[in-house]
Amino acid sequence: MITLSEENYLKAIYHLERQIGGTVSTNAIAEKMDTKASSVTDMSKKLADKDYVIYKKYQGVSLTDKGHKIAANVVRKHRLWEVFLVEKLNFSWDEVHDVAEQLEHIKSPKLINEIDAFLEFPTHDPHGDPIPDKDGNIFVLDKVNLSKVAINGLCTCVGVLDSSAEFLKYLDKHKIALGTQIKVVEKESFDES
Amino acid sequence: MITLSEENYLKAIYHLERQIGGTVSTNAIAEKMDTKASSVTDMSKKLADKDYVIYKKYQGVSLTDKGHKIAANVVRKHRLWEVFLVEKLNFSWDEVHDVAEQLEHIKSPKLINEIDAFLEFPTHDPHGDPIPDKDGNIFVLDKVNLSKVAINGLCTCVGVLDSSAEFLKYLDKHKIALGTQIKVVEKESFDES
DNA sequence: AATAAATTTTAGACTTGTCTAAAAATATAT
DNA sequence: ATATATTTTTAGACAAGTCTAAAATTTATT
Repeated sequence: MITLSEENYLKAIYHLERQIGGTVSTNAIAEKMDTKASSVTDMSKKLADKDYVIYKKYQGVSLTDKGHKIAANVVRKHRLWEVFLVEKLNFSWDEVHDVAEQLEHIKSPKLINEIDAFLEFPTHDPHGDPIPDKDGNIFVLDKVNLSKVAINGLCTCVGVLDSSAEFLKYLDKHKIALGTQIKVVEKESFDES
Repeated sequence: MITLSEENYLKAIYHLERQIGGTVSTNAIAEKMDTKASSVTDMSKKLADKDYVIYKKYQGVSLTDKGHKIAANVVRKHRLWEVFLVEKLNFSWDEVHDVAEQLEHIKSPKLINEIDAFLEFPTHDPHGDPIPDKDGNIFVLDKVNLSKVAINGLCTCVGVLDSSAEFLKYLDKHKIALGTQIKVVEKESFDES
């Protein structure tokens, strides 16, 4: 049986692997999880013992198929719960994260399958992130960062890179939601915003 | 912040207090929680330190107002989730317990309030047990054990004393659900069943 | 290529929650 | 009322997960 802590490490490694695109360093995990490198080393050994990751001393970790599947399933649950909270329970997109962090660890295949059906099999969460299917596969949309869109360019918001409550509230204030049409009229040259 | 384990102890003490109607012994808790008496003693001290129970050496524990409120809130969440699973997600009444055991520990006042509203403020769970309100108060129905009903007596099933999956499936097999009209035609003299 | 800087691991300690075995207190029975 | 049985507590140990501080390894710099 997998522990809560193990699931959280696998999830962090999963996200870092997609972000970095290779093996993940001890420090990167420590920073993401707000913990110490020594704790990460201990856990890396444990995850390797259970065959969830490949761990080479001083070289970091990468997920095995087994570990990838578990991590993707946690992410799947997280994102399905987020949809549920927004669609059915009047949560706003900046309120869902902390609760979904808890709900993603509930163990019940029937529960998450029923939630999936209840929501009519959504493909993306309220921040535009894709929901992995039961096998852990995700269908990725072609997306372009807003700062790469030309002046006077038209586009549609399909997701956010930063889903912190602060940034999401900022978007709300400027009436930007998923599906909103955006025209780039000006760019700040110092940071391309 | 309260731990998962502390919540489970408070819940067990809560149930035992209503069942026994007084202070609860160390052994009673140990048996209910399937643990050892020594573990219960350790936890009793911890709960007393946090002012959730009154603990007197060799005399058992009883909930303080603070502890009662927390326990009742866990029970409230458990029962609301059970209603949700049965009403909205096609769970049967013998499938809900293990999942609700997990969901009852999710910490989010908004979540449980929204679930309550989504379900239109139910007063009883799928086994007929009353759902405590936000202050931990419950409205108890007058109920009579079926074995106390006279031969040829008519009654309506409003709850079950045993909510194990085995017993609930047995009731299903005999087409007994909440609201079912029952007429007592015969009693087994050896156990009044 | 040697040294400095950064990263990673090890060693030992601490907390939470559990256990076993033995001691202490309470309850029961003769 | 004293001996016996039961319950409860204490003492010491263990596993999981974390931490600090020091040692080992890798990476970067000159």
